[in-house]
Order: sequence, then structure tokens, then C-alpha cells
Amino acid sequence: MSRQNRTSELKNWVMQVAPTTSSKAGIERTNVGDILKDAQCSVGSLYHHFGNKEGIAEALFIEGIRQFNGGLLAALLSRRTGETGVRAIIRYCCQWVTEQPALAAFLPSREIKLSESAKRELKELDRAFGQALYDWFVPHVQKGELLELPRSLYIPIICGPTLEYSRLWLSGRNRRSPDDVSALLAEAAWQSIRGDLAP
Amino acid sequence: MSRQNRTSELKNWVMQVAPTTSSKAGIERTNVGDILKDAQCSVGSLYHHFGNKEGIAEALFIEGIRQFNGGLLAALLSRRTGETGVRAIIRYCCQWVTEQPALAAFLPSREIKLSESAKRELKELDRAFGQALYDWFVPHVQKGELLELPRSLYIPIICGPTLEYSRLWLSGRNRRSPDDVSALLAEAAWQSIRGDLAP
DNA sequence: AGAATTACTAGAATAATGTTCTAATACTCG
DNA sequence: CGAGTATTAGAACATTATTCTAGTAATTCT
Repeated sequence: MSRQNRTSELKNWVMQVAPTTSSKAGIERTNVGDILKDAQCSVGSLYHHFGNKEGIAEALFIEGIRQFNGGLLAALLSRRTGETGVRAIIRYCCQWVTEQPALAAFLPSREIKLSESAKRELKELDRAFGQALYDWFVPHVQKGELLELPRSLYIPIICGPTLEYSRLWLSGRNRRSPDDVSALLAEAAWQSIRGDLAP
Repeated sequence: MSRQNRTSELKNWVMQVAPTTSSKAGIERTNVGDILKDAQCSVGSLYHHFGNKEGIAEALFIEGIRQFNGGLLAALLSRRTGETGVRAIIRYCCQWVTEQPALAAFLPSREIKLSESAKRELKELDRAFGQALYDWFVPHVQKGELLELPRSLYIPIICGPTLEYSRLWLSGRNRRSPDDVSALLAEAAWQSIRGDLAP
């Protein structure tokens, strides 16, 4: 590729290309050579920007989480009731997984050894995300529309079934896409988190 | 190790050793040399029995699922009401994840390229598991204790939050162990699946 | 029992893949 | 423009996975 004049333009490029290259395999099973070929860059460049192969995985991982979190918040923040919020979250999850299976398949992976800096970054992402969610939830919890729970449980309880279903779907273990069953998943999510005073 | 006189006694041995070897890393990041050292066997033997490295991952993966499914069914089948069954499932999940983090961390992994035969085996496992679960659920669904759902949704809806929470915990992203929050998770699971006529 | 066959083990040799290193080239800023 | 920095290139090197040939134990067959 042509010479980059901005820091890590290559980085962005690889980030676009890598999920495709590794879509069917996961980056752990994609070799550096293929990434080089697809990104049309040299070993030197790649290692200059990413350090090593896991650096690529790490960057993709964090980027995936960032996208997911961002989109979810965007879908959530405009909602005005507990129920519509929860349902919007599920709709978003289903849509995201179905549209971006490459990234989605990548997220649950534990085969990534995060560098210290990445751990910090991820922790900060999680914190900010959890905080933003919590801020949205609080008023609805206070009104009794939603259950009061430890902060770290909202996402697992609301999104868990959808994400688990998605994982099974992504690994070919069930037929209907998450989008296909999103209504059922949304209903279940809502029932699991609705408070006693929900309308 | 001493000569094996039964087919794949070595296999069993490796299956015991490998999760420890790879506990902190995941098998994709554990090198064959270390496994050889821990299992004290030769390259030839290992490849004779497993074909290649992914064969080891595959065997561990399937074994993990088999154990998980088996234990879950055992915990479930003795229950006599929808609610106690659902709660038993969650208790089992939390306990299993906390006790076997090495295997548990391994399960959601997608970094495994399954061979055709393994795919068949896994599919059959899933089928039998789904069937057994369904058989247990049917009467409770008929009584209205539990929601009627497509077969492939029971596990995601019931276990999803717990498994998602577990994943976050395993990757160090939240503090309290699944066992710690199992009561909340059980309650949420029950609410999400209880039928209108539940007592 | 002894020969023939099969299942398994061993580890050196090889192949595949990941990473480092040196030099060269483009860019930036004083 | 010239010194300094960021980036690229790709050959050399290191590491890791896999194959291959030969040998050894178990099993089967006659």
C-alpha cells in the first residue's frame, strides 16, 4: 500500500481487512502472511504498528467492544421507558450480531493475551459503559419499572440470552438467526428485569 | 510414559493434563512442546492419537461440553417443578464455572476448527441434550408453569445471563464470582421463563 | 508357539509461521 | 534545505507445528 502520512492509517486499514481475512477462522488461526497479503503491506510495517500478532487481535477486540458498546448506548439513550429501552437493547444485539458476524464471533474469545495497556483500556471502556448504562437505568429503577441489581449484572441479565443464542448460531449449532428470534428474546429479557411496578 | 495397552489411554491422560497446561492461556496459545513435556510422551504418540494440535483442542472442547451437559441434566432431572428445575440449572452452571474455570473458559471459544467427524459428534451431543431437556420441560410447559418456546431457546434464555456473567468474570472483568451472585441469577432466570400459571 | 499384522512410540528432519533486525525511504519541523 | 523522526521493506532468524522413517510392543492368525 502507499506510504501512510498519518500515524497508523495502516492500522485502520488492517482493522478493516483483518476481520474479513479471519472471518471464517478467527485471528488466532489466520497467519500473518495472509494479513500482509490482504493489507498489502510489509512485515516491518505490520510489526511497527501492532507489535505482534496478538496486537492485531487485541486491537480488533477492543475496537469490536467499542463499536458494540457505542451502538448499544446510542440505541438505548433515546428510549424513555424501561421496557422500550430493554427491547431496544435486544434488537440492537440481534442486529449487530447478524450484520457483523466476523466481529461478533470474535468478541467472546478468550484466546487473547491482553497487554497491560490494553487491559487498562478495556477496563476503562467497561467502566464508562457500565456507568452510562447505569445512569440510564437509575430513574427507571427508582420508578420501580426495573429491578434494582448490582451494576455488573444488568448487561448479563438483559443481553446474556441473546448473546448466548448468537454464539450458538455463529458456531452453526442452531438454524434461525438471532434476528429471527429477536421478539422472543426481547420478551424474555423484559420479563427477567421488569420491576414490580412496571406498567 | 509407559506403553499404553489400551487404545488411547494416552488420550485420557492428555485430556487430564492439557487443561492445566493451558489453563491460563487457552490451548491455542499453548505450544505442543509443553503438552509433550507435561504428558511425557513423544511427538509421534501425540500426533498418532490427535492428528494435530487442533485435534487436542477439539477433544477437550467436546469433552467439556459432554461434562457440562451431563452434569446439568443430572442436576435437572431429579427436580419436580419448573421453578426448582430452573434454579437447579443456574446453581449448577455457577458451580461448574467456578470449579472448572479452565474448561469453562475454553467452552465459548470459537477458535476451534472442528473436523467433520467432530462436528457430527457435537451436533449429536447437542441434539440429545436438547431432546433430554425438552422432555423434562414439556410437562411443566403443559401445566403452564413454564413458557412455551422453540427448543433451541431454553438453554440460552435460562443459562445465558449466567454464562455471560461467567465469561466476564473469567476474563477478569468483574469481581464477584458467579457463585456469589447465583441467587440473583437464579431469580432472573426464573422470571424470564416462568409461565402465566406458575404458582 | 511362532509368524504376520496391527497399534503404537520415538525423535530427527522438515515445513510452516512468527518475529527481529538493518537499511532504506518518506515525511516533519526548525 | 538539513537534521531528526516515523514508517516501510524484506531478508535473516527463531519458534513452533507436523511429517516421516524406523523401531518396539501388543494382537491375531494358523
